[in-house]
Amino acid sequence: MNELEVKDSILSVFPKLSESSLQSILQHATYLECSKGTKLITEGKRHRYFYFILKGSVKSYHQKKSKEICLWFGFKNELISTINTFEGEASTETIELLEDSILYCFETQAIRELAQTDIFISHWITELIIQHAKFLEERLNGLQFLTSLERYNFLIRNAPDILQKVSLTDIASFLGVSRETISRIRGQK
Amino acid sequence: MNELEVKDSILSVFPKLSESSLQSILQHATYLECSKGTKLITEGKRHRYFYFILKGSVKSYHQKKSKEICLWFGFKNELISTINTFEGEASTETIELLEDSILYCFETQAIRELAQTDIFISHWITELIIQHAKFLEERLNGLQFLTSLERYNFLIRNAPDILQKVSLTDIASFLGVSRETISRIRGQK
DNA sequence: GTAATGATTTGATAAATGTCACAAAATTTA
DNA sequence: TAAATTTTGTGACATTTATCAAATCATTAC
Repeated sequence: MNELEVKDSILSVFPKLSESSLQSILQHATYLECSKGTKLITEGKRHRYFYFILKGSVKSYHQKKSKEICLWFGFKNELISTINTFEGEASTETIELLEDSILYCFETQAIRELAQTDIFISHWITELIIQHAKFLEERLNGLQFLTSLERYNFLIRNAPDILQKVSLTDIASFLGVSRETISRIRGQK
Repeated sequence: MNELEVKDSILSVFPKLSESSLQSILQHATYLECSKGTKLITEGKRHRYFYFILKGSVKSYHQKKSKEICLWFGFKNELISTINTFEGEASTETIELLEDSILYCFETQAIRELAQTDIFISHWITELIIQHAKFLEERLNGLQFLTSLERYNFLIRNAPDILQKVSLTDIASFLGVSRETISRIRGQK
């Protein structure tokens, strides 16, 4: 993957970023290839980096007793972090690669320092967090208002790729129901 | 309520705001007294303002068939808006006063323009949205992992005031269970 | 290819919760 | 204060979903 393709990918996330701001961001980024199962962020720990997925996918989950409960999934051309990590605190979630992936790795502190003086980067960050908040609101909506069936349908309509990459067990915990229930929902179609 | 008290309240939300940034924000704000039932923001409409509660409380909800489903509650010393409203889009929720309240009313567009050039205000906004996102994550956590009983206990432990100001019906829809279930949970203590 | 492992499906049962109907209590209005 | 209205509580029953156990299917390792 060459530098131009990388830039294109990143600009797809926030097209308003100026060339010079993009340059200063990219100066703090590293190209990275990691294999399936790698944990980019581990629950309970602080981490210095956030990531951009050039190719591949991740799941975010947290441990509840002996079960993993999935919070979200991330795919190509998405920025990956947790709010806690971004704020320099210990993460409440673990982020793990679902397949061998190509990443861009950013040093959080360096980017935050850029945002102290570069107002465009500050706006970029605001925008990213707004996107994240909208995602959370939509998800909350689903959990609060929709039945299991409706949530499942919503998911496969809006993100059909998920079925290819994510196990049923993970999808079930993501939707907040048991594996068996999802299996039955699926069987009735 | 005098100007000094107002400033104190607002600074309690983001103490890092400089005196001059605070001044420029306050220049776009209006003191406002509204009575119970007033809708600050209405589902499906665009709105020019966001609010700060100097005294009083609000609920945010959205209509599902003929039912109101509560999304959150707001109290003294909290900033009140919806992400959509803040972004200039039509709101997906309605915000209504639970009691006669005293508000500060800010013109969203003016504040956003300040944020274009005043990096401290830009950071202030980022911080506010991060707080909102953390709230959403915590709530999502509750809906996805906790039983009704655990959610109810969590709520009254973390926000006991809610019981005084909010009806059981609203609390039930907020927790994602029926009125009757909440009533029974409460009865068993 | 076969065994071993892991993932998904299916069945039976129990627990939790929703729904409907109505009673009791609290609050508001006249 | 009394009546009307709204809010909350309770019982009976239906529905949904979780849980546990076992069977099937798929994948990996040898």
